[in-house]
Parts: sequence; structure tokens; C-alpha cells
Amino acid sequence: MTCGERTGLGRVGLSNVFYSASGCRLNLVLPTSGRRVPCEQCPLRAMPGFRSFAANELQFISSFKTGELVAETGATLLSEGAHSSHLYTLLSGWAFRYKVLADGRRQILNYMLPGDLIGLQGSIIGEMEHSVEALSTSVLCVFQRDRLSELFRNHPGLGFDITWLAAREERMLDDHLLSLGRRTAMERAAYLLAFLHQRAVSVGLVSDKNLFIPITQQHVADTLGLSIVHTNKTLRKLAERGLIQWLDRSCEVIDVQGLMALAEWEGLPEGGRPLI
Amino acid sequence: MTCGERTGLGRVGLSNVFYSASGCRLNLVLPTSGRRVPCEQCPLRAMPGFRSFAANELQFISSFKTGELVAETGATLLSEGAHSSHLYTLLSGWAFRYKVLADGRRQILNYMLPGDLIGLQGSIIGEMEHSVEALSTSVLCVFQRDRLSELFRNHPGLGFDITWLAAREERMLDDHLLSLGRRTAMERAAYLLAFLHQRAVSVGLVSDKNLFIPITQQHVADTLGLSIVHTNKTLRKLAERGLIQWLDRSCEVIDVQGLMALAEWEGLPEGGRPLI
DNA sequence: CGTGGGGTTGATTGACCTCAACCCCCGTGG
DNA sequence: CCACGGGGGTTGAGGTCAATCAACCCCACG
Repeated sequence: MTCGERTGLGRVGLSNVFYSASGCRLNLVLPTSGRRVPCEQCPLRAMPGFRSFAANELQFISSFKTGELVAETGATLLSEGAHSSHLYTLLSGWAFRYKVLADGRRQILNYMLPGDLIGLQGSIIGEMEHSVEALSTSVLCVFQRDRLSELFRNHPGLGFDITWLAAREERMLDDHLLSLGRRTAMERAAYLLAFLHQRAVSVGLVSDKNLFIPITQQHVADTLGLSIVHTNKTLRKLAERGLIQWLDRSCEVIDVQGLMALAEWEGLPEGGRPLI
Repeated sequence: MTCGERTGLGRVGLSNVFYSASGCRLNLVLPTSGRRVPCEQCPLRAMPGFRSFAANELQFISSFKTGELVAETGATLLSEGAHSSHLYTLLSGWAFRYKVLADGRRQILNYMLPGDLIGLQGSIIGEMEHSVEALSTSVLCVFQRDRLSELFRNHPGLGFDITWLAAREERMLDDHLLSLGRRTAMERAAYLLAFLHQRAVSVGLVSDKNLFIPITQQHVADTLGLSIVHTNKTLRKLAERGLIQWLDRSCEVIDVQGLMALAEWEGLPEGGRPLI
């Protein structure tokens, strides 16, 4: 067996709790009336690596945003099968999206960091085929999904940007596929941590000190397609080599170059990235 | 080792031959001056499942297309690292895209069938990070990549369509990731063949008789992340169960429902699909 | 008539899974 | 107050799925 089916039924049961209500752990997703962050002064926009926007584009984005949402760690932001899902941008925090097989085997597909769109598939095609969960306390910008066609009509540059973001996601998934299909456990783990590190760097989460990635070994296992036991042993080896350090429920990356070399991964192309 | 590194160096060497020239086996990619298929009478467009287009959209698409290209089996249509890559739509035939690690391990990322865009990532972001190869003799519509922004500007509906296609690709990659990460060899093989079958059905390649998928067991192995030996044994088991039949260098799907049940795969959502 | 691609098969090896403990920590409630 | 349970992490022993190695067949092709 390829494993991945939660060690006990505890976690699956927990998941069911998530779904059973309205598909959203409401007690953990707090809608904030009004906004705290005006798009024009969005701290993300100021970061290097993001492209600059014309005034009218910014104005539209600002009107496109209806408010903010705060989600606690573990909150389900979107769930598989929901028909009319929302469209968000992650403003701060970490999240991930995943799919599960009927018997509980879970596969994490990708991670979201500040600036990433959440729910685009659902907004464009109609139905969500994956779920999204917050890895840390997160703030989301909420958009009016039904104005997407207006966005494409009146702001072609922004329409292009959304395609750009979709193409970028596709590229990340390509890398993940290569990893799952053709890398060893050790290489996969090294790739994943280097990948998350680079993404965090690109949105300024690293600064001078090292980065702490807020994931558990269960997340790593479900991303790499490994059992949790083997994941533990693999991470331990990476730690012994001085590449990472594992803390309570987070991972500190110590030597990114070493990780990238081990995985023979080149890194993502950077810069010129849009922000809706 | 997760394997995948061609059994000998023969295949890697062969690949090098592909790249060494101009990144394209020119003798196998024949540019056809002028077009044979006017967009307005494109046989694909007539198929159910494709959305209908306004006259002015069709007119633009027609002018966006500069000609056709014929590629023989094995021809490299696009190659990794190329900076100014082309944008195509596959008009007929099969193709696949893939990545390779430095030591030759190859991972097939997805397959292209008639109606699929080829080279979108490269056209949007700039650089290709994967290669594309024809699985059968294929005909491609060639587009003027540098008029993409004009497309978004003057035909927002088409811009939305391109995003739609990107989101659809993303969804397929999600499914592949789930497969590689969490399904057994048997389930993976069943999923892949059911997937290819369904895609072929959706573009009318099946009609009344059964479908023959033009792939070798090496392709299956490189898609599923398995060794070729184990792939052979797995396909043999599927054949013994009466789900498929393996022919010389193609696979006949006999019982799609059986394959889908084995992989517990629901199928892709259908219909309303655009065609650029 | 050799060579190379595609496919097939058995024997052996090994990477990774499963099972089963056990630790620490923290929140809950008797 | 302490017992209990659950999440996260760790470790060893044994089992299995899939990789590797090594043949061999068929056929097209030069």
C-alpha cells in the first residue's frame, strides 16, 4: 500500500466534522466587516518581485475586494465538491490544498503563501475538486467572484495576470509531479523544503534570520506520498546532515543550497509577478 | 531508487540528438505553408462539448493562426529551456509533455489531445520548463504568440477561455498528483488509462469501436513513476482482468467503468469547453 | 544478419510500509 | 489533584511492493 490513510480514524473523523457543517469551520473563520488593508497600501504590493499596477487597475482591484477574513490554523477555507466557492487572495499566513481518496488517503497538492489566489479553479470552471486548509492563522482578501468577467472585460491586463498566476501554479505542479514520480524519499523531502523556503523568501518571510515553516511531519508525508514513519526517518537524516532542523510543529531550513543540490532542483523563476 | 532513468543510455542519447540541433527534429516537423483547415470550419469546433463562439471571436482566432505544422511520431515540438517558444493548438494527434532530471530520469506530466493548447506556460511566463513530444503524427495550429496581449485586450471572452484552459490543466495535474502520491501501481495504471480514454472520448476519437491509445509501456512507466518491468507486470494484470488489452505499441481500453472503479476515479467534468 | 526498440519473465534486492511501542506536551474533566 | 486522551514526534522489527538485474522473444530495418 502506498499508505497515507491517517494512522487512526481520528483525523478522518475530524475532517468529517469540517465538512459536515457548512463546509467551513465557521467558528474558526471570522469574517471581518470592512477592510483593514486598503489595496493601494497593501504591504505585499510594496515587496520587490511584484509588478506595479496602473491606478485604474488598483482601483478596480480595490472595488473587487469586498472584505477580509481571518482563519485560524486548521480551518477549512474551501472544500471539495462545493459548487459556489469563493475567490480569495491570501494576504498573510500559510495554507495548503489537497484531495482525499474515499478510504482517507490524502494528497497535498500545493501550498499557498501571501499573494496567492485561492479558489481560482472553482471560480473559473465552477466546481471545486480540492479542499483548502489554513496552516497558520491567516488573513484573506475576499473577492466578488461574479465580477470576474467584468475584470476580463474592462481590465485585460488583470485578466492576463490571472492567467499568469494559473500558469505559475501549473509550473509548480509540474515540479511536484517530477518529484513524486522520479525522486527518492530523501530528494523529495529536500525538494519540498527548498521549495517552501524559496517561496517564503519571495514574499519576504525570511528577512535576516532563518525561516520556520509551519508544518507537521504529517503534512510532509501527505505531500511527498510517503508514510509518516518513513517521513520521520528521512527528515531525521536531513537534520543529521545539517540541512534542516525540526522543531515542534515547524521546520527550520538551515542550508537551502544544500537542499537544492540534493534534490537537483533549480528553483523557481522569480520576479514580475502580479498581485490581484 | 525510484528509477526511471532509461534502462540504457540509448534513450538519453537519443534525447540529446533531439536537443542538439535547433531544439526540434526539423526533419520531422514539417511546416505547411498556408492552412488546410479554416477555423470557421474547424472539425473540432463542431464537436459536442466545445462551446460556440461569436463571429468576431472566430474571426480573430482565424487571424491569430498563422499556419499549420505536421509533426511525426517522436518529434520534439518544444523543448525545455527554449526562451522564445511557440504557442500551438493540437488539431489532430496525440502528444505529451515531460521533464527530465540531470541523470536521465524522465517524468511525463500530462498528455495533449486535439483541442489542447501547447506552450501556454512558455507564452505567458516566458521560459519553457518542460518539453513536448508527439506521440503520433500530429497537426498543429500555429499562433502568433506576440498577439496574446491583443487577444486579452480585444476579446476578453477569449482571454477568459485561456484561463479556463489553464485551470483545466491544473485540475488534471491535481488528479495526477493524487495518483502518484497515493495510489498503488495497479490503481495508477487504471487511472491513467481511464483518464486517457475519457479524454479521447471527449474529442470524438472513440466513436462506436474501442479506442487504441498510441503509447508504449515506457510512456506508461514514465507517467506513473514506475520501472518499466513493474509497469509491464501491472499492465498484464489489468489485461488478465479483462480491463484492457495491450497491443504492439498501443493500448486498447476494454472496460472503462472497471478501470475507473479500480482507481476510484470519478472522471473529469465535461462540456462547455473553449477552443482557441 | 546484426542491431535496436518494444515487450516479457523469473530471481534477487532494497526502499519504503505496517505494526507496535514509547516519549513529551497540553487540555479536559472526574 | 491526577487520570485520561489526543496530537506530534521517535524508534525498532518485520513484511511487502516495486526496483534492479538478467535473460529472452519478436519484429522492423539497414
